[in-house]
Amino acid sequence: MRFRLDVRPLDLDLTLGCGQVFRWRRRNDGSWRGVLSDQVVTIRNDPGGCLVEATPGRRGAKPLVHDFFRATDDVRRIQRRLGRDPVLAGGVAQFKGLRIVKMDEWECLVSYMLATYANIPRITKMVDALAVGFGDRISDGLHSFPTIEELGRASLADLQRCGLGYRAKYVHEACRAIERTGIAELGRLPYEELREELTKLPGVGDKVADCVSLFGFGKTESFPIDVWIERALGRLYHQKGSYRKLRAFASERFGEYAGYAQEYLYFNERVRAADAACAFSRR
DNA sequence: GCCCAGGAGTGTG
DNA sequence: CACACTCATGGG
Repeated sequence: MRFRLDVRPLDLDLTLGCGQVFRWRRRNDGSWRGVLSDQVVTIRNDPGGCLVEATPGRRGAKPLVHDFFRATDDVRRIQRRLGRDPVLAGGVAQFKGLRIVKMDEWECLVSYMLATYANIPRITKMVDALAVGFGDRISDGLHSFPTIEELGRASLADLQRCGLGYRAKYVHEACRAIERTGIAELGRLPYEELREELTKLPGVGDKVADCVSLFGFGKTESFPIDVWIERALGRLYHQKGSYRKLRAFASERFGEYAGYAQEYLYFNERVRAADAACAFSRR
């Protein structure tokens, strides 16, 4: 199936390329390929909006891709509002096509549990290993992300063989916990209650709970604070202190779309660091 | 070889 | 509440 994706603005490299999702690959021709549910989806930039190709699946590819890119977000309006903050204005202008994505809740939960104390290439590798090991094969080397039941069948040793290290037991226990409560039930909770429930899971602290709330459950008011954001808040807003304190500041300052503000700050900080490293090695 | 990673859990002051 | 230490590994 092929169709044109009318979601704008959308910059694939920004949105899929750095740290939000871990299972999308940029191909040599600049297109991106990933798996949504049970479908392999390929997206390429095109003057009239992105072109999408998808393998057949249970659900139509169109609503799948639409939901994934949060097509109903009025990103321009969000950017106008956040851009009134002079500190944020630069990032908003620089990252116009950056969108928050809506991942599958379960895949998001597991992915960010794996993200603790690991860098992005490694997170990618771990998530891929789980898909290959326990997901369903779709086509040439591409697998769906394992369901709760599929991953639940993996033993602790199985998970450790995927290179999860100490995270294996967290994932293993999370399967049991979510099999009990159900992921859909969590989705009905408002943000504050959701993050509280998520934090009860082993291996899920404040930061992971906020990432999962934002990228998995679509709570745009969530503001995950990692080392990069902590740095940015200190440098740009002179805010320091506990997670609770920084979170309160972000909520007050950025409101219901704090998640978008977080992405602009995150990317800005990473680009900055890359530039600094670059300038240093060029010397 | 060395350093550190989109942190979390646990224990201590 | 603030800090320290550990956790298991691999990518740069």
